Amino acid sequence: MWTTTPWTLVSNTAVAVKPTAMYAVVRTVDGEVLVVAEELAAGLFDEGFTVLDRMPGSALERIAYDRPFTLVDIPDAHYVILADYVTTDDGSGLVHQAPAFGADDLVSCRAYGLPVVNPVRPDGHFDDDVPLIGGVFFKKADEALVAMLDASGRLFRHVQYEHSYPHCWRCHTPLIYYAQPSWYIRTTAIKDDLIAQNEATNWFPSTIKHGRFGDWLENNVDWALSRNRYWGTPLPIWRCENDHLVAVGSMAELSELAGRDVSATDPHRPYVDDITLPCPTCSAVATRVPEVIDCWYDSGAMPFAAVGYPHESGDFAAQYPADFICEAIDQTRGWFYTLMAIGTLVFEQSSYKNVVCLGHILDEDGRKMSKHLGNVLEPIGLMDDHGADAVRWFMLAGGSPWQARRVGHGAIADVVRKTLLTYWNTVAFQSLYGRLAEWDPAGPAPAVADRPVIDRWLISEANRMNRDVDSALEQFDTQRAGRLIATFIDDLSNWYVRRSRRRFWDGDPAALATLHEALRITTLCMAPFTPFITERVWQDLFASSAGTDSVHLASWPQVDADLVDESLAHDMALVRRIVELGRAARATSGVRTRQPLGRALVSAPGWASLSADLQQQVCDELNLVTAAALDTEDADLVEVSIKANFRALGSRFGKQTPLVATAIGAADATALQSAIRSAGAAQVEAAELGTVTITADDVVVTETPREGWAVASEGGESIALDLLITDELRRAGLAREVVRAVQEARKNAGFEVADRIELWWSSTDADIEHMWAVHADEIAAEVLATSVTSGIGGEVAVDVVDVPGVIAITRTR
RNA sequence: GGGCCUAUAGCUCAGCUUGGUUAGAGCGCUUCCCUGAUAAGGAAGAGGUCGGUGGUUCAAGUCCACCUAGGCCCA
Repeated sequence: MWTTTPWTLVSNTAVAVKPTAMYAVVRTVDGEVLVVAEELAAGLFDEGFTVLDRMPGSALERIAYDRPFTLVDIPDAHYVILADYVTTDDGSGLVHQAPAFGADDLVSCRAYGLPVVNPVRPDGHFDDDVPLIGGVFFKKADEALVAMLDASGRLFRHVQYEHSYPHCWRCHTPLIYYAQPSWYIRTTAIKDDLIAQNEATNWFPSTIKHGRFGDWLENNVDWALSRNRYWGTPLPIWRCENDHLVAVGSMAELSELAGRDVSATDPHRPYVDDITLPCPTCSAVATRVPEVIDCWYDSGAMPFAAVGYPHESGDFAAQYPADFICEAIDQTRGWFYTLMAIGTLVFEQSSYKNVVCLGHILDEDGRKMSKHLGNVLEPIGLMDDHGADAVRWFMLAGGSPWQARRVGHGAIADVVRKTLLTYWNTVAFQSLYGRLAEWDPAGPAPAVADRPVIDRWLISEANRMNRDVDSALEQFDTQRAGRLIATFIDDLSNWYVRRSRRRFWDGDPAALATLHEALRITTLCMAPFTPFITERVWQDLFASSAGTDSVHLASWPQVDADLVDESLAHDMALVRRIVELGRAARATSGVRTRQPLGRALVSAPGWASLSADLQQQVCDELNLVTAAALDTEDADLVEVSIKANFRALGSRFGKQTPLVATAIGAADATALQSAIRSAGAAQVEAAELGTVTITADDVVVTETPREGWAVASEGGESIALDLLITDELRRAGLAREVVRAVQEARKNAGFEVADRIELWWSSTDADIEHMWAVHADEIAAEVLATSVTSGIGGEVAVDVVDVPGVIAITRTR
């Protein structure tokens, strides 16, 4: 037999073999006769051997043998036993059994009624009366024992073998598996109840329920409750010399049993151990057993122990069981289990309904954080650098809560800039223009239905976001909720505010009311994620009108389903896709957005039915005079391309899909398109499949103008910009140049956004004079000029590269 | 040794439940545009064997099996 722990050979009690494996009696080249598992013989006796006999392991049962050492007395032992866990992958197929030092050994030896003899003291040293190694630390005894084995001729081979061995995580002392009597809770008796409780529990992620945690319950073993320590909750069991036991339930009961008032005694060691009582059964003196209770029991008792139940009940009944518990995945066999086990034992109900099981955070290289490696990121330091809300938002929304995640400064700084700061700046914007307009959030506002389309869109989006965040949080999915909020903030800032700025400059109550409401919903939805920022925003913007001092005292926002307009959402999405294409076309054409263009042609399903307001959004954003539908123009100007829509075709044609797709690609696109448009369907010749009927759903059509346009298209939608710049358009472009330059000068001069100015201009260029004649009023309105004067004047010079002449402004006092 | 999870761009992560032909976002990088809230915003570009192998399927990042690597718990 072989072992990696020679010190346990002193306690050798039996040898285990695998009953179903074949064993061989062999003679080695040295003439020695040995028994080993047959399939391992070749590896052990590489110099050759002769098989004298062979038999299954089961035939070896109860055969006696001489043990390696006779240093301690082990009666009625030392024969071969059968154990299924023995393998013939490694070693000799003969497994040394020392039941005091291994759980498997203990189980198999107990099955044969073998004694459990332990010559090692609790301090890890051999008993003093053991010959040769008496008083030696267990791990230090190996050397002497191996030498003694060698001397006695019983050592077959001694080799270096690398294997893992448990050590104390703090002082690195080798640890010992050590059998000792313990107190147990018979949790196996409530195994079915535990499984039933688990069935009634929601796990996030769901795989844990029947995976890691379910497996653990299925393989439940009794809870080893006692610990041989000093600190801890003393096990409240008293025992007399006749082994009668009494379990004590309270200090009052203990006083009664002891015959004196001990209620003032500290119920911990050493004081509680001074209390003795006459045994209720035999009247002999009973003393407390020395063990304390596993501290994990205390953790599982938290739900009732924390409120002093049953001595004081408080509102315990109302708060049990808890709605949810949130801990990291390593607590599966820890707190999750103790809470469920004790709850089920005591109240026949687990102490929680939902579990959010977090993954661990890792360092930036994906390693787990540990003091040992020095890669620990201090949470307080992260909060000092980025803010507590940033750290919190990142944890909740920056990835799956239940997945291990890398954490670093960069990732957290990112969410601040991207989402939190954008939110904050939008709030600042609303605050600024609300103040300038002396707008009162409690005052009357136009009904939502009477507001411009973009306002109705924003209110609809806010309610959609609210609705979807609500449903994500119902599923404990903070990541999805966070993404929905972040997307909405982006839409809010970079579409609604961007497109609506002018209305805020004018103090439009509809715009102010709309943004106020959108921010109110956002702030409420974000409050659980970023409690500090939202609280500040709430107090600044909402507390006075909402009648609630704190966002955390406000009710969760209720979705107004009547304000959700899915078709408007769909239409606005189309508008934004067309705008994106238009920007791309602008960029490739080299004509800057400041230069107005006369017209664009748009080809996209649904464009023609968009409201004029929405089409105007595209014109405004892209600085166009008009945007018309392409298919109203001369068909000869249009290039048509058609691609197969595999998703639609696949469900119809299955295996033949590629044939149809090829046929569509080969067909005359213009003819196919006009046939589908006029008749709703068209025919293509698909090889051996013959004639196949195709409808609009089966294809993706892209139409683009042929010549003289800047074009961008994607996914069947396209926009073409007419690049012809008339003198009129050119002068409009120059006016925009002037506006931009004046704004920049205002900003550089430190003027406030609401400051009024006086403007002077002078130029000898006829074209520029013409431009001023046509656009002066428009420029004045844009730059808040109370007067536009032709001539030299003004304090702050404005430099405009493309506009010859002199421009200057002065702040109005 | 067992159970469960994870692997997608240089980095951090979506997408996988319900398979569809140009695989997305942000950060970083290059070029350009815009700017009257914004440490902002927009466009174009470079950057991907979707860990590997095999299978199912007309079609696989997505479904299945196995393997490799990492993580957690247990032995």
